[in-house]
Parts: sequence; structure tokens; C-alpha cells
Amino acid sequence: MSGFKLLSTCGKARRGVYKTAHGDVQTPVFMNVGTQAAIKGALSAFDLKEIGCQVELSNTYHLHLRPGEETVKTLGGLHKFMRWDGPILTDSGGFQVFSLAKLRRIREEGVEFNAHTDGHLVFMGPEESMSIQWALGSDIAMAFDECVENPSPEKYVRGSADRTARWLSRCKKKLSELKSREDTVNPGQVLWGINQGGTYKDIRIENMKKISELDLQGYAIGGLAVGETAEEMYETIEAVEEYMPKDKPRYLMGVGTPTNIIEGVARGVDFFDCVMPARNARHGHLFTHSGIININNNKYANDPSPIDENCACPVCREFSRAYIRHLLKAGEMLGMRLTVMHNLFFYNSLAADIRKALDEGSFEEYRAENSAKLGKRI
RNA sequence: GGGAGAGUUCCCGAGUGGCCAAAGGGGGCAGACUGUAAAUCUGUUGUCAGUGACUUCGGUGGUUCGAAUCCACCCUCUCCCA
Repeated sequence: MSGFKLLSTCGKARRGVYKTAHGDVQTPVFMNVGTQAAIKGALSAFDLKEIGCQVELSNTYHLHLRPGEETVKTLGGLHKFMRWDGPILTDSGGFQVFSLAKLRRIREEGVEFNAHTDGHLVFMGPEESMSIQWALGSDIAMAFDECVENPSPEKYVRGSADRTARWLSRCKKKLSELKSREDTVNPGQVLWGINQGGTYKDIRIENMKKISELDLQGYAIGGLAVGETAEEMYETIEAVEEYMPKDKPRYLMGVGTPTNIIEGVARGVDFFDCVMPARNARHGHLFTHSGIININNNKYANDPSPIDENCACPVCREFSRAYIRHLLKAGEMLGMRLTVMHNLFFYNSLAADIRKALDEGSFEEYRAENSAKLGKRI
């Protein structure tokens, strides 16, 4: 039902296709983050098609709290619930262990949180996370992990990475139990493992060797872009990439800037996701083919041109910078909707451009021309 | 006509003799944002020169070592009584 096919390579960069229970994913790919089964900025499943989305990403922890996985399951699973029939990846809630750090207690069994919604005590371990993701019916379930901030003490990172690896075995066991025993809305769900180890290459490599033995459907690099420099991030990817299975998709979690994505692809990564295009869009920070602009800046007040002259998105086809700036300044929801649509379209077409360059054998030229340029403020 | 009150920096609004270039909010200007507790957060917002100087609190004059703050008159506005 699922599986990765490598179509071509260019150095470390890979062009592939990944089969899921809800269709094929052309890689490299950027996945669009809709934490609570919605992309912030008022985008729906209708819009996902418009912006060129291949994979939607939702969050186990958030959907567990609200509305609860049983509700979603009763309504036919996440796909039917949000009316998106393409591939869905659910993040395990592991990142919330990190981002809600003040409210947590980590033990071998799992993590106790005080829910950010109302403070009630929530326990989530690998089994709980897998059960929730199974009920949600996503196509790709992520392993429950701990994401440690960088830099962290080596001893802590090692202990955490080892525990995350133990949790991964439990995730795998739990999913196969669920598959054999319990009904679901998506029997084709698969589990991807997550590599951890901070910026310590030996820990990363040791951890990767260990988890690759579990023969999962995909492998992610987690715990990056959480405090370290871009250079450290790239070096970490390079170190661990050698030990990642060649015939499985690689996912660099939570990354990143357009530059990070091009550089990630150049280092053998296939899947990316990031809140940046959506969040920054809401704040007026927009990506263009010539670099980054802040649409709130006074200099755009009377600018009749589109956000990006070279963008084919529905927003750039119709609306001026001046109008979009006005909407954002005036606090109109439409301003956020339009900017988010543009930025996500930009990210999805960035991935499409990368694939095209790989298909045409011109990835290195593409990288040389765009990697630095797309991250520059103009 | 009589009585009461108010006029503060872009706006609203604190401040009733020195610690006031003047709280706070809004607005403006700029910055941050990387598996989303984020329609959030931060800085800045009299002028000029990089620790300082200068011009501001309706106007004019005065009291005082010192005034946005006290006094006099004037201007404008609000409310109440005729």
C-alpha cells in the first residue's frame, strides 16, 4: 500500500515518489501544517488544492485535547472530518513535550502534561500517541519522541535519544497490535521513526543505526532548527544521512526557511514541514522569488504590484501589495488569508521547482542561483 | 445673563511646584518568528548633536531658585440654571 520509490539523484539530492493510502507524494515535498486540522489564516481543504498542497500535517496532541480523537473517528477520520482526501501526516505530540516544557514531567512510560487548554493532567506515551493517531486515521503516523533544544548537555541528549529509541520500539509494537485488533478509518496507516541526538554526531549516528533496524516506512530527523546554527544543522544532517536507509523517505522535521529546504534537499532530505510560511505570512513577512519582503513596511502603501511578480498564485493574480498591506494593517482576516495562501503556494512551488530541477538534472544550478537569494531581505 | 468644569506630546488619557520630554493605551515606524498555547512578541515614537543641549503641556503676562502643575487676564469647548 505504501512505499518509496527513488526516481533519480543528483549528488545527495533525491527525486522520488512516496505512495500513501491517500495517493502518491512527489518528493522532495513541503508539507502544509494544519495543527488543529486547519491551516491558520482560515484556509480549508478547498484552498489546499489551490496552493498546491500534497500533504497536510496535523497534530496528535492538539486534536486529542480538542475535539478528541473519538469525535474525529466517529465522523469518519481526519480526512472526512476536514474534507481533505490527500495524504495526511500526524505529528505525534512529541514536539509538544518540548514546546510545553514548563508543564511537563517526563518518565520512561511517557510524559505528563498539564493541558494548555484548561490545565488538566494529560498523560501521553508512545502507546497513547499511536492509539490517538490510529483513531485519527492519518496516512503517516510519527513516532512519539522528545525534541531536545540545542544546545543541551551531552549526557541529557544521550539519555533522551535512547529513551526516544525505546519509545519507538513501543510505537511499532503498538501499531501492529492496533492493526491486528482494532478497527480504524485508515488501515493503510504507517509509522515513521524519528532520529534524535541534538548536534552530537556520534549520538545521532548511533541512534540512527539503532532505529533503522526497526525497518519502518520512513525516517525523520527531529530536534533540529531548535537553537543551533544553520551550519550546525547542515553538518548534523550530513553526518546522519549516511546511515539513513536509501530506500526510505527522509523527513527533516520542522524545517525551515527556503534556503534550509534547498540545502536540506542537497543533503538527501525528501520531506519538509514548517510553520514559518504560515506564521510569518500572518505577520506580513512574505516570500518572493527575489527574496523576502515585509508587506507592513510603509514603502508598500501605494504599491500596485503583486506580492511577487513571478508568482502564479491566486493572490498574486488579483491583489496589490497596497491592498494586502491595508488589510493586514486594518486587522482584516482576509489579509492573513491572502498572505498565508501566497506563502504556502510559494513553499509548495519551491518544492515543485526543486523537483523540476532534479528531473532536468539542473539541481545544482538551481541551488546556486536560489539558495542564498530566497533567504535575503529585500 | 448666572453657575460649574475642561483645554497635555499624532490620538485618547495620567500627571496638581523639582525625581517630567512628561505614566498607560491607541496609532505610526521597524524588527523577530523553523515538527504552531503565536491574528503573537520585541524595540522605537519632540528636535538636534552619540553621556548633553534645546523647544513643548490653549494664549499672554506674573509668582518662584525652579511651573504642565500656583496667580491674573484672554481664547475655545462642555454641562447646569435662566
